[in-house]
Amino acid sequence: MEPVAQVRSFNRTVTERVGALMDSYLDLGRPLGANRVLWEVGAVTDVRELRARLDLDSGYLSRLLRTLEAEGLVTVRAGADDRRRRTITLTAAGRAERARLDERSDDLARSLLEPLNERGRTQLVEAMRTVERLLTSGIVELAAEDPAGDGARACLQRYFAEIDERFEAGFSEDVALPFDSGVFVVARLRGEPIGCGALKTADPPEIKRMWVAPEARGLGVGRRILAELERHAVLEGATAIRLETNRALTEAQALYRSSGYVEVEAFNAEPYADYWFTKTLTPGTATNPSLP
Amino acid sequence: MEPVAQVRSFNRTVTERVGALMDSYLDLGRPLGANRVLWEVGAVTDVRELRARLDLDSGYLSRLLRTLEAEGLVTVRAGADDRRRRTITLTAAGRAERARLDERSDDLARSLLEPLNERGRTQLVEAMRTVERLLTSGIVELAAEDPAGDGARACLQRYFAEIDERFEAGFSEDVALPFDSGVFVVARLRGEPIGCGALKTADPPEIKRMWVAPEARGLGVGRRILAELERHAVLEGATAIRLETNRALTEAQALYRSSGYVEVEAFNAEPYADYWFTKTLTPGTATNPSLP
DNA sequence: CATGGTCTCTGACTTTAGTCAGATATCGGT
DNA sequence: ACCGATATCTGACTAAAGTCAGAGACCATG
Repeated sequence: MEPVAQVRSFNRTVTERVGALMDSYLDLGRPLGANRVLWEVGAVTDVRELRARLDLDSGYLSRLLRTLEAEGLVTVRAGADDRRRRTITLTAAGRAERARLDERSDDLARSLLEPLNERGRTQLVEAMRTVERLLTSGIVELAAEDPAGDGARACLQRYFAEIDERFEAGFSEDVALPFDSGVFVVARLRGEPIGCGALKTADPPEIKRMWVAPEARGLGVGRRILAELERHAVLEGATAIRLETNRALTEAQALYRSSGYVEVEAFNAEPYADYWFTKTLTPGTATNPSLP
Repeated sequence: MEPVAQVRSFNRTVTERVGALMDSYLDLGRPLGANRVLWEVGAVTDVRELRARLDLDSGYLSRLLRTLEAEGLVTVRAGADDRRRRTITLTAAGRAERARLDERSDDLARSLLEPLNERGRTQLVEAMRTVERLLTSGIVELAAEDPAGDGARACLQRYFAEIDERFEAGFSEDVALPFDSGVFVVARLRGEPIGCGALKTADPPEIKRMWVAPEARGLGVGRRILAELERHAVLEGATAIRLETNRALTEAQALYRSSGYVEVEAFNAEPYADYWFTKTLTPGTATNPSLP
């Protein structure tokens, strides 16, 4: 079957099959909107955040909360520090209801696996993983952002925390060579920053601060960030690009090697570096940084 | 990730991602119900059938049709032979609107493929095919039915037509050895018969009339029918099972060989047979006939 | 040609989902 | 204490989706 036709057929089959089951399993005599709210409460406790997450009208959400409150599933109180913001908590009954929802969701999943034999199940789960990964990676957006902005700061904080954990000797920003000026790229998934990378202005320019959030690994985000930074380097007229990395970051090394980087002698005194890489850039190759 | 959790995650991601896109792409200022009807009209022209297919209340569907009629997209007339049943036909404007819907559906599919590179696209389409196949095969239902019933007759008619086409010498039911008594299994997908197989009472019992509709091939239906017939044979106390097949049916031969059948000398005078197979049944192996 | 059953339609209704315009309470800063 | 901004709520509204009970036309059959 031709690709577009296959995708259409998939959309149709899956939304019908899964959609119909969702309706039957997740119907607990409550409107769907209320279920969605019940679902998110617990992870989110703030009305404002909930509204943003579910993209609901404030009046509508307010009414849904009133319904849940009337059923004794949640309590809504004014927030501790800002009394305009309201905090939602699940009551015991609410937690029980959420557990029921959870159970039904598991039942739904099992009902899809149940008619298959072992081999079919493995195949299905594997294929679902692939579809999910590729559909998700399709909505990751890269953009050059202010290195001091919210997105960049959020990424760097998590990045430094992670390498402090993973490097044998820990990590301190004060000791490392800085990223002072250049391009800072942030990858976002549904608005949330989930990865970053920097191109430090130098001759040749250097890749720095490459990081992808653990929950977003395997989506090809790292490769896209790298390609995007290389694209910037080419646009700036660079003919080569360099980077250094720590021995603990094996997955990063694999990425660099498979992206055409070759190991060279140390070209700087970065105390946290164990390996140094370089890659020759060909001016024509400022390609569209799309994924696998 | 654990299988059930992976399936849940898939359900969530896909219904959100595809569902949201469907809403935005397929919104042509018409309620969704009307779109669904517009979509099916063409394939189905009968109000009654449409109602069954979309599972709608007759009053509700009637009103939807009135809306589409008012927009000049369809005309509803009394049926030719039974004037209670009404026939729907698309007007020129209706066909144009359907084409637009079709175009949007293609756009949606393309928007999923577009952010990916060649390798990602191939992977996604392949994984979608697998998911679709396995989800669909999960709802194929096998049941022993009356060999003279609707389902059996529908299958046999298509089966005989197909082999008449494929056999070098054509096929005539009068010439072939009959299936006179035994078990007749029909496979159905959403109620539609899509395959069959028979276990002819004999010593040892014989497999006959194995067929899967072209549109349902690749779902493992043939293998399930075969397993189901073997299960019946074992239940009846048989220790072996036999079958014959024509040289034109290469996919059937592959199925039999991979299911443990071995070729033997001709054991009957079936004029359409080129190969004869047998399989030894072990009494304990009346297994659950689940898939890949 | 009467009769029971089938098919579609209409009218009256409900629930769900959502929008929009204020009203009200609270915050941070001056 | 006052001002503008922010967060939530209430009331009034609309559209979509769906349900249910007949009404009316039509069919097959005795």
